[in-house]
Amino acid sequence: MRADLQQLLSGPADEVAPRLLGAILTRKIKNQILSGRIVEVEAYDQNDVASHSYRGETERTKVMFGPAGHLYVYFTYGMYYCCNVVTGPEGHGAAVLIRAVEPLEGEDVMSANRGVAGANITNGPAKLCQAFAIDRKLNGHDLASMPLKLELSQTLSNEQIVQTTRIGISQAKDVPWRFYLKGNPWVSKV
DNA sequence: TGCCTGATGTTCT
DNA sequence: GAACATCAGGCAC
Repeated sequence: MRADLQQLLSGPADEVAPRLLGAILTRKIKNQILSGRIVEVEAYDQNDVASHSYRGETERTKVMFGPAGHLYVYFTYGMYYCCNVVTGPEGHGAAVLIRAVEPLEGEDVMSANRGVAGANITNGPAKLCQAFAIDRKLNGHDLASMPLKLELSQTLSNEQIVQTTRIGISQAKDVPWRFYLKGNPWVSKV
């Protein structure tokens, strides 16, 4: 239900984040379909020092200030991409970082994209971008349409969701805006 | 099993 | 010129 998703995404990032858990991400590459279920996310907002949007809109972060439901892809540490779902009203810089997904379809293709045998393939923000072949070209993409689509699935109960502080950041470490599915093996780190 | 480090380049100060 | 929302491999215990 696209309208429901749009309505959900227009809310604040810290409210949207837990409700994106369980949503399905579908990627189309040539004739291949890849899909996965979101199991771990983090929220970032412009009033949050750890967010890229904290210092205002720049060439890099302008997507975060755009309409909700688009993809914000950033390049980090010289070699990795990470992807976010833009949330909140237009003009407000907020997004939800997708940190881990559980592969549903095309796991063999994801593994090939990652080029690492044996390791977990989608249990980290840069890993899932590699697995889904997401790069700068998809920055600003509308997630309501292919080649990358986001769809809500079932509603989860609060007991299935764990809320903690975010990881991998150097500022605002005490803000509890990381959410993941309890007991899911694809979560990056518990 | 767990800590430490190198790879690598974009962005902002 | 430094920081960085990361990852994988190496080495020590």
